Amino acid sequence: MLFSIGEFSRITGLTVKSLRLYHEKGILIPHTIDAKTGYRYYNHQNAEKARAIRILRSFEFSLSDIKEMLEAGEDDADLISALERQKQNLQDQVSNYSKIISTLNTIIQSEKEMQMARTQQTHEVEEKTLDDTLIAGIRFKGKYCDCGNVFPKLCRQMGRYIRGKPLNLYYDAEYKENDADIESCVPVRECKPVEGISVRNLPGGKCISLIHQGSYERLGESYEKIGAYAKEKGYNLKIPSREIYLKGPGMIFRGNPNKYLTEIQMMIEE
Amino acid sequence: MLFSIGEFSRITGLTVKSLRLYHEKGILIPHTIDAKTGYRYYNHQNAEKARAIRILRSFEFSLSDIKEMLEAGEDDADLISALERQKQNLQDQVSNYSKIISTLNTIIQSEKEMQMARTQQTHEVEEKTLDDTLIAGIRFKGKYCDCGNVFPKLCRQMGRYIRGKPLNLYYDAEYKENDADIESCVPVRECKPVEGISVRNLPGGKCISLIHQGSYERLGESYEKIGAYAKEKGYNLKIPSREIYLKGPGMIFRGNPNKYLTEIQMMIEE
DNA sequence: CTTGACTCTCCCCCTAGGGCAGGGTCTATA
DNA sequence: TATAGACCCTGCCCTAGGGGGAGAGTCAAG
Repeated sequence: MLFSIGEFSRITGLTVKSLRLYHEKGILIPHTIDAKTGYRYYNHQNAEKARAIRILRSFEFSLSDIKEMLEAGEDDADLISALERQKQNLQDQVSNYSKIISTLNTIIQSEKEMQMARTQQTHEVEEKTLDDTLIAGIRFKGKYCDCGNVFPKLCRQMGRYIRGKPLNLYYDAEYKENDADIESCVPVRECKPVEGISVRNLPGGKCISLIHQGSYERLGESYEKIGAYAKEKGYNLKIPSREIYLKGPGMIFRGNPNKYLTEIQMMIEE
Repeated sequence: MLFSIGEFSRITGLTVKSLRLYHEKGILIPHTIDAKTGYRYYNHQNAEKARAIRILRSFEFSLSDIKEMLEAGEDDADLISALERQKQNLQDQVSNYSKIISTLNTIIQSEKEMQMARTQQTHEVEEKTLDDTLIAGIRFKGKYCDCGNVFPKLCRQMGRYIRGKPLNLYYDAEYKENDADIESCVPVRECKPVEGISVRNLPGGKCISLIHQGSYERLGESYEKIGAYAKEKGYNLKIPSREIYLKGPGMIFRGNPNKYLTEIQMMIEE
């Protein structure tokens, strides 16, 4: 009882293309090959083997693995160890993908928050009452752009404890270009002390807040607005001032600086 | 500030080969290309893009996806939806692999049991006391080999409730070729009734047991041994007799019939 | 004898690069 | 200025598991 490749394909559920490939690779050799026409003819024994191949393929074994397994003579111990190796491979894949998925979740979350922030923007000076917040911070002296090195460090160290947008505290009364006294912080959920990072409460209270849209180079304009507002109201402002980076250069794309959103908060002396 | 491809490769962590590929695909085009020598020179802007590409690749985005994303102009909504799509893809992969892993576990388990059975073989007629067992069975009249159609059906229906090796019950007092009265069964954990399948208790008791090694065609020889033993001891044997398929044609490989193991159990009338 | 369904081999395509060959280029040192 | 060693170019072949198609030959029924 012999079947042409098309019939055999329908019987086994393997495509004609695959059957030819398996023949070429020596994995499944047709019972008879017409020497004149080259037609392949398969028998029941071939069907048995084809079934095994189909099952092994469904386990994502590679063709070379399958070839080895078929040639190894179906020894039980070999079969079991091959299955266990494959299981391990798949588990590695799964754990790899799971890691990516959880990273993706974090990023999606933060991108969504950024987008949200942009739709709820006010751009007007307003007065707010802030709650106390637990933060993890690294204080240093240097240039503003140095905090680009500090934030990644904070993120690595605090990892999944992070609970909000990064912020900077500026301890200088006036603007300093090169030797500014800056503390880069992230809000955290728990107190997990790490060498070089200070985890503490950032006290709340009444403040003046302004959401600045655009490049960081023009933050000065927004500070002027806050200063003018405070003067008008007769408020005294305390240091450190706070800058909360609602939307900055994205994790993946740098984004358009004109869309960056930064909330400036200056506490009012009461 | 321009970098040759080798320097840029060290900076970005992308291989030279990859950089050339990305150039060819139009994903990352060097800032300057020396018209005379064809040398590629990259700048900081390229580095920015390279970083994005590296991150996206680490999320297993395809190059064509990455190209699209880069060309789409970094719109937030698009980015988020792309990330979510990719997350979905990865989750699908994970669930696919997880299914395979659980199937592999089942098979590994059963192959191990088979192997175990073979190492503990006795091949001597012995007397045993069996416990009651919950079984799911399908009774039919036909040839012995018809049970090859029945077992897959049982396995599909009972799925993960299966708790041991398949067995057949033979209700005929003598051997019948064509019109045998057979019940194909599997032990199950729970009583999950299904149309056409009888789930019930198979009563235990004292029996004569013999493990038959070899092809099913020579089972008769083992039945004769049991018959001789029973006659010697003066036992009356009850129907149905039981055949437990400890090791038969494997799930994947057909195996060597000379290694098949079948336990024959015949209950003793007390 | 014809016709339609099948089959053959050969070739190119896909991913994301790896590896190598043969030849040209850059830069520092003698 | 010559040259050595490092660097870079293009082009070709390879991976796994096929998909798609071209052009030619074959089978079976009417």
